[in-house]
Amino acid sequence: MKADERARRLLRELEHHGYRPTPQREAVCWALAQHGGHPTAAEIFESVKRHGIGQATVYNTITTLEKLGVIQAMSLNTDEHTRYDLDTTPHVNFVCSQCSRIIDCHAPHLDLMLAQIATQAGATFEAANVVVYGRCEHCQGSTVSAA
Amino acid sequence: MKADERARRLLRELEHHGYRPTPQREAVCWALAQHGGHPTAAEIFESVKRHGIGQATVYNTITTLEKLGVIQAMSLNTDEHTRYDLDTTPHVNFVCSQCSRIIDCHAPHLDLMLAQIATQAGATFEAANVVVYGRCEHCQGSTVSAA
DNA sequence: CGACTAATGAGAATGATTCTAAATAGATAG
DNA sequence: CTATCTATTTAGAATCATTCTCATTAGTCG
Ligand SMILES: [Mn+2]
Ligand SMILES: [Mn+2]
Ligand SMILES: [Zn+2]
Ligand SMILES: [Zn+2]
Repeated sequence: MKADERARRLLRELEHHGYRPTPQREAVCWALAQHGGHPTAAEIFESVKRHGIGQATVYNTITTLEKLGVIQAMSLNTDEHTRYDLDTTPHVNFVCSQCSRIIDCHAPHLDLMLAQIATQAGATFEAANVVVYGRCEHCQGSTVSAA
Repeated sequence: MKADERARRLLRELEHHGYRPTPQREAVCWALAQHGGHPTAAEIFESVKRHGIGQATVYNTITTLEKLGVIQAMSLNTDEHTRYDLDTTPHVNFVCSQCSRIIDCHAPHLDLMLAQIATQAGATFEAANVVVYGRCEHCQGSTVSAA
C-alpha cells in the first residue's frame, strides 16, 4: 500500500468520527504514513514542525488516531519513546538487540493462535503487540555496540 | 514455584555475576518474587522503603536483574509504568482493556512459532514479549470504566 | 455579521526514571 | 588490626517524554 493511500485512510477515519480534517491533522497523518516504519511522536513532530505545527497538536492527533484503533502504540526496551505502528494486524515486530532495527514479520497463523489463547482463557481478542528480540541478519557474530 | 525459591534464584544470579548479596538487594529480590504478578519499580520501592532502602537502589537492582536476563521489562498501554515479568519464557500476557487485569497464558508451541519466525527472517531468537489486549472473563458485556 | 464550538499551540507542569556526589560498608594487603 | 581501595547505597537534583493550561484562532451555523 502506498504512503499516500495510507495517509488518506488515517484522515478519512478521523473525519468519519467527527474530527475536522485540518491542515495540521493532514500533515501529521501524512508524516505518519510517510515514515513507513514505527515512528515516535518526536519524529513526527520533527518532520512537521517546519509548517509551524505545535507539539501539542502532534500528540493530540496521534493519541486520537490510537484511540480510534487505526494506529497502535508500542514501546521497545531499546529506547524510552513510545512508537506507533500503522499496521494494526497481529504480526511480529522483530527488534535487533544490536542495531535496534525493527523488522515486521507476518506469519500465517499467528493471529489465530493468539485469538485462540485468549479464547481459552475465557477472554475476547481485541489487539496484539508482539515483540521478539534477537540478532538481525546483519548483526550475526558481531558484539559491537549499536548505532 | 514458591516465591521464596524464586527470590533465592534472583539473588543467586546476582552473586554468580559478581554482585554482592547485600540486604538491600535481598529485599528487592524478595519483594519481586513476593509480588507474584508483573510489578512496577514503584510498587517494589513501596514495599521495601520501610526498611530504609532508597529508590535509586531499587531501580539499580531491577535494572541489573534485567540486564542479566532474569527478569524482563514490559510496558503496557494501560499505564505509563514499566512492569517486570519474572517469567522470561515466551508466553502471552493477556491484558484486559477494561479492568487492566494481567493474565499469563502459556501456550504449547508459541515459543517455537516465534523462534521460527525469527529464523525465517535470518535472525536469531533471544527473547519475546507478547501482549494481547481484550476483555477478560469478568468484563464481558460491561462497558463501565476500569478500576 | 454575531455567537457558539472545535482546534491549535506556546509554555508550564507532571512524573517516571536517571544521574550526581557524598557517605558507608566490605574486602584486601601489610 | 589498620590503612587503603573499591563496591554499594542514597538523598536529592536533573532529565525528558508526555500532558496540561488557557489564551488565541478558525470553522460552523443561523
Ligand atoms: Mn510493526
Ligand atoms: Mn507474564
Ligand atoms: Zn542488527
Ligand atoms: Zn477485565
